[in-house]
Amino acid sequence: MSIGKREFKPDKNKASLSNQIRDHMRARILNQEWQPGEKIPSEFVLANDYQVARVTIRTALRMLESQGLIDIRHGSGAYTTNFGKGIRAGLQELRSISETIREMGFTPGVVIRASELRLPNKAEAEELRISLDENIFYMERAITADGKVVAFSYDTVRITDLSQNVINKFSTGSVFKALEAFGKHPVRAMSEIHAIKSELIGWGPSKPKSGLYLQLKQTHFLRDGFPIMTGSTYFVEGRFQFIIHRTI
Amino acid sequence: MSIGKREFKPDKNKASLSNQIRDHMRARILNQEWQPGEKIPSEFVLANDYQVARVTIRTALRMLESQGLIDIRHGSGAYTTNFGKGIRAGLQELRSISETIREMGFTPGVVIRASELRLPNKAEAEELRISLDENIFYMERAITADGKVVAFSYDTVRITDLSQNVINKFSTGSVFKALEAFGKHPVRAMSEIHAIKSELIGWGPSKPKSGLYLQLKQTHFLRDGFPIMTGSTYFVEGRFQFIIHRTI
DNA sequence: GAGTGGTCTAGACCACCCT
DNA sequence: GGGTGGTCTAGACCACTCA
Repeated sequence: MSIGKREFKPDKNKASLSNQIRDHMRARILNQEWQPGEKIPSEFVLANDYQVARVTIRTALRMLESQGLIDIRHGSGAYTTNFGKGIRAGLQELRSISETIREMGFTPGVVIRASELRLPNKAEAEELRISLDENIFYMERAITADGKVVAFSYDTVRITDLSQNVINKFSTGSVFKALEAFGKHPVRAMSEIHAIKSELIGWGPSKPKSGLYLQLKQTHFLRDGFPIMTGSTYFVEGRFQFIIHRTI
Repeated sequence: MSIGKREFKPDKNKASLSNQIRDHMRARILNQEWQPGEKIPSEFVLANDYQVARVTIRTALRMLESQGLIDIRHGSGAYTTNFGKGIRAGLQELRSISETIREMGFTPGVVIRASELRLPNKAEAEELRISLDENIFYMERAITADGKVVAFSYDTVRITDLSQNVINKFSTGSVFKALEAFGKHPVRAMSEIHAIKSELIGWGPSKPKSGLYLQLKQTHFLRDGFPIMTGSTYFVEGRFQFIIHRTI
């Protein structure tokens, strides 16, 4: 089978098949195996190429559509979309911000302003479903793309059964990577979205003058349903293109 | 079969089965047929009650989960969520704002500030895929809940093959209703989401002092893939609770 | 271990597009 | 009319929860 120039080996014990196919096809799109606006193969062909049922291909395609990477037209086919040179992200998909930045061709970075063990406040304890005397790990970070700040994050992590040396990992980069490193990969999040203007959020040399942010107030959950992290990410208005595909 | 106290008659020629079931179950939840936090019947039971395949029930349940109305727990069941008295809306689902407001127990209203036929600007013509000398219908509206403004809308509608008397309908209320009245129901929209602070957006007696809005810049499409409406809705920060359920 | 959700399959039928 | 996407079905197997 010919699946572009890329290998595709489904990996049991990992993500679902449809998610693996989605990721594989996303890479094909972002690497311009298909030119912007070009028609991609039909669902039947893809199902045969990837050796899965058509429904599985459809699931993957609909996720790519949600992210605004393809445009599916009934009776005609699916076409890759044109999007500028900005960072385009779908909100439905829970992904590492760093990963998204990298895929869009920028170099992600993280600057840690603060990180500490402390007791949770009432709201944090409630979100994380822990008692008020249990320590949590608190972080203040800035996420950058090509050195330019795109977001500020304020997060608390539930550290029940986390050792100190594992906590040190958080100082090095992507939170998702750090969590993954000890088998605590969040699989879903509930987010509330808000517009915020405040001078108190940004910091550092490239603190945005506007003080205008898109706030994602969210709690992340593990596969077993327990919350692992809660907090807010403030995206600097204009530096990230958030797409939502809405359907009836 | 007993499906709560409500009838359920699938209607061919209308929405998909899973969407009809979603709407039916949403009504059951919002009317508190199940108390907040209560477990709802299993997928197997629901599939039997509604006389559909389990996959169809699942599709409906996942949409309700996206809207934050239920919480699905693997191996355990689906539970209705607790949410305050605010207006909770999922962003993935394309729905009439008025409809959402009504369902949450408030009385929706619309105030029209301006409506006119005019030529499109370049951006509008491009979004609607029409030429620059084709008239469009432009509207400025405020959407209210219990008399309080929750959003300001600036929209242009493609009026190719729309008669004048049909255009008059727009002055009366929900745009979705007006479009539907002559068989032009949008089935999907691509939205970009932004945080905006501006004194130029709000108007009228209850113009918000903060000037802070969550902007949904969107283009609506018909089933045949053609754009029918484009514009921006500015939600007054804090009056609408936008929920996004994010998954890997 | 019984019950429940998570995923995938193979096949079917329909609606729509295009030539 | 042939190709393509949109939806639904019936059944299967697995992973997880809870008593």
